[in-house]
Amino acid sequence: MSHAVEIAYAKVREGILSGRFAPGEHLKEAKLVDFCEVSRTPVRSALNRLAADDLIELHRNQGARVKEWPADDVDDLFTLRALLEGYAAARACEHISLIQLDKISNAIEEMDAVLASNGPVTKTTNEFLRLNSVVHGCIWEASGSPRLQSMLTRLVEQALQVRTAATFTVARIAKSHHHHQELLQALTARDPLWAEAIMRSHIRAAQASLTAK
Amino acid sequence: MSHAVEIAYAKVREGILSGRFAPGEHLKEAKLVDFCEVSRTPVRSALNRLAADDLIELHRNQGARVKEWPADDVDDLFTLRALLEGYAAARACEHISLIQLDKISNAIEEMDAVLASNGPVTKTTNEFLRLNSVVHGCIWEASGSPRLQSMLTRLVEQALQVRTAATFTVARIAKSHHHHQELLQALTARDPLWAEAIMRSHIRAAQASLTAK
DNA sequence: AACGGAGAGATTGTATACACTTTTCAGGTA
DNA sequence: TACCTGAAAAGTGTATACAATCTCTCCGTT
Repeated sequence: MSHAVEIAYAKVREGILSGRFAPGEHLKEAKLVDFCEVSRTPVRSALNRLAADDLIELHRNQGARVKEWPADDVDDLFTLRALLEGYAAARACEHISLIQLDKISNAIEEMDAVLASNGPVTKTTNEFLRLNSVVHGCIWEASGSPRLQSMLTRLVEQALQVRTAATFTVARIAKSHHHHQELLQALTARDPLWAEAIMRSHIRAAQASLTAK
Repeated sequence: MSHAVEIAYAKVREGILSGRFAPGEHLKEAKLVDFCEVSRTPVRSALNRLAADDLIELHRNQGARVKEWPADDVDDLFTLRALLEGYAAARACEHISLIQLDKISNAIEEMDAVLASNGPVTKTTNEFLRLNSVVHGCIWEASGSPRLQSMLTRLVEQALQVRTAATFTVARIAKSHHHHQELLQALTARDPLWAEAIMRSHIRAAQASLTAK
């Protein structure tokens, strides 16, 4: 992706994921040109990409709208994610290297530290999320399927958009942390059934914390 | 997608799937402008879409290349397809309507007719492929997950690119036909395990016919 | 007052000119 | 000959002008 397109893509994407652009909002090209400080050509190119990512909807001659996810669609999203992440975890058991296991182990230790530090909630949350995506990214990579990896990237990105405050209670994060630890055990034991099962639980629990509450 | 973009997308896509543009070939924009008879703007837009479909690769300042699929990547493709199509078939058991069952049933009857007619091989093959995608499309739709549907559309499109002559022997088509009939039985019985199993077999058999021989 | 159509303004779609980057190839040097 | 070097050509990236389309408002008709 070329330079100006990359700027436009990153800025608009960030705007959507952060909620600055609300679901359903009409993204007018002129407005985005001001916002991104590049011309319409790269803006339009970025919009095409965002549409491929399912973050916006394009309608002929009517421009772009930030995609809205009805509740049952979010369920669908997490169901597919559980299927595919579970599968990725199972496959990772076959292929994962010691280096990758170590990377996951380190990330989990860092999580320990972050959770123990008792810092401000937002900072803890952000750090945890960063480490969380390190762990998941490692597993996707270890699955040995670039295609699966790109599908999951896309799915998770959509999930980011529907995060709510309920997602990040302390109890919720602690539970997620325990899942990670068990995941590492399963991977180290190279037990695909175990890894798949715990990963599915991990995703379903995340889903529950969105819809319930 | 707007008019000129749609023309460019359709023409280039057709060119890739038909083999007119060989894997690895450099698709120069100027050439595509002549080929599609629209200006560079919609051509570039179409290329972005094709990249999202994984039919081409874009590299900054180096344009587009038709994607090449190494053999192990094709394996990966079919493995994921088996997983997802199997899952779609299982879910379809819950949701499929009598109308959709009828549509599948009719398609299968038409296949019967086509196979019995003993016409020219290419015509038989093409008709069979059309009906085949009717059957699969029906099941995807009945899965009740638009996201699953779009993932499968993308995967199958990639598979189209790597078809070989070996795929279309008479014996191969007959076997595939039997799978469809059994699939209809499983769906009618609303037996998700059965539907998933036969669908996975169906996909793996297709994979085998590509790699073996 | 309700409806419908004309037209101005706003917005998106397409073509093209220009800027920037990569590739190619001729000519010089060791 | 093999290997630089750099300028020309080829190709891609971006900005912008213009065309097509949609939207909204105003005004006339019923």
